[in-house]
Amino acid sequence: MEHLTALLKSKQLKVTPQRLAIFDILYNTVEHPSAETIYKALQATHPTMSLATVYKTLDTLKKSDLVQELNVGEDSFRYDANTMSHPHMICTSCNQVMDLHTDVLDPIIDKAQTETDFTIEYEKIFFYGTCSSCQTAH
Amino acid sequence: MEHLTALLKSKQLKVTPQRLAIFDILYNTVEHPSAETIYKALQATHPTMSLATVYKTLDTLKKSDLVQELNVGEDSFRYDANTMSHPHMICTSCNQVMDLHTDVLDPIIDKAQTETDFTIEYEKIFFYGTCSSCQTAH
DNA sequence: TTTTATGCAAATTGTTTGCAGATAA
DNA sequence: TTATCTGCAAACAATTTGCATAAAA
Repeated sequence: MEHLTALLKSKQLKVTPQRLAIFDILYNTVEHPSAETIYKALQATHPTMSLATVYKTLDTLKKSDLVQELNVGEDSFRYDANTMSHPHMICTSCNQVMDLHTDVLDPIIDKAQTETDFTIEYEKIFFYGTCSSCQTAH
Repeated sequence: MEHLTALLKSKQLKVTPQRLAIFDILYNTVEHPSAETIYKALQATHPTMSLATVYKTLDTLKKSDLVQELNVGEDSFRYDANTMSHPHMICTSCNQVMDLHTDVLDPIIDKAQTETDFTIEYEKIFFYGTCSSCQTAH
């Protein structure tokens, strides 16, 4: 938690219990939760926190590049405390979203730049399919 | 237009002037327009068409796999009559969305499947950056 | 004729905003 | 202090829906 406090301060953000709680959830999960999910998860420990605060906090963290927003095709956004551009895999059966750690992107980025004369700044890559446990569950 | 009529019929869809007009726009553009853009473009020739009809038609075309819906991160969807899964490049300066025709995706899809034990069905790939004309305009 | 589509207006829903009171620095 | 944040309620905007009429097959 010290670490998160330092991160917030390094961005000149006031350290409030709400911000810490939200940032902490995102920092310690692989679930890529939505605003609603975060809100519900905090009901137990922060019963007075409003959904608007969750949204405002996520927006603040996003603008300070402490969090990235994912649009995986659902009707709400998901959030990821890993702000490095990286591909995500979405299971269309159980809806889990997982990170993909890989380094094979470079050739396609190079090719995309060359073919189109774009200067690529970042990318959003989503693979949709069935995860291993959903496959096993026939 | 004969071609589009045949395509609609092949999906057991009634061929209405509205459907033809919307499908025709998508079939003959590289712009990836939104529902609103399509609606406005058709005001001249189809002044009585409602925005709801545009949405319903796009939904119908989408369900029949005649059109794909793109979420490039704007607050509305864009549509593409090319239903093959292919990467898109988005210029963050002029907001144009262009297709990328490439075949270098296979290795990364393979790697993603192997590393995560997913069975990948399709992917959504967006590259964000500056297009050549926006770069030239310094 | 029968089924499906259109167009209007109202409803929906995730997200944003305004503002007064509260809190961090 | 004083600048910023929180929480409530109201506002927003893209999209969806219900339903009566109209048009396709």
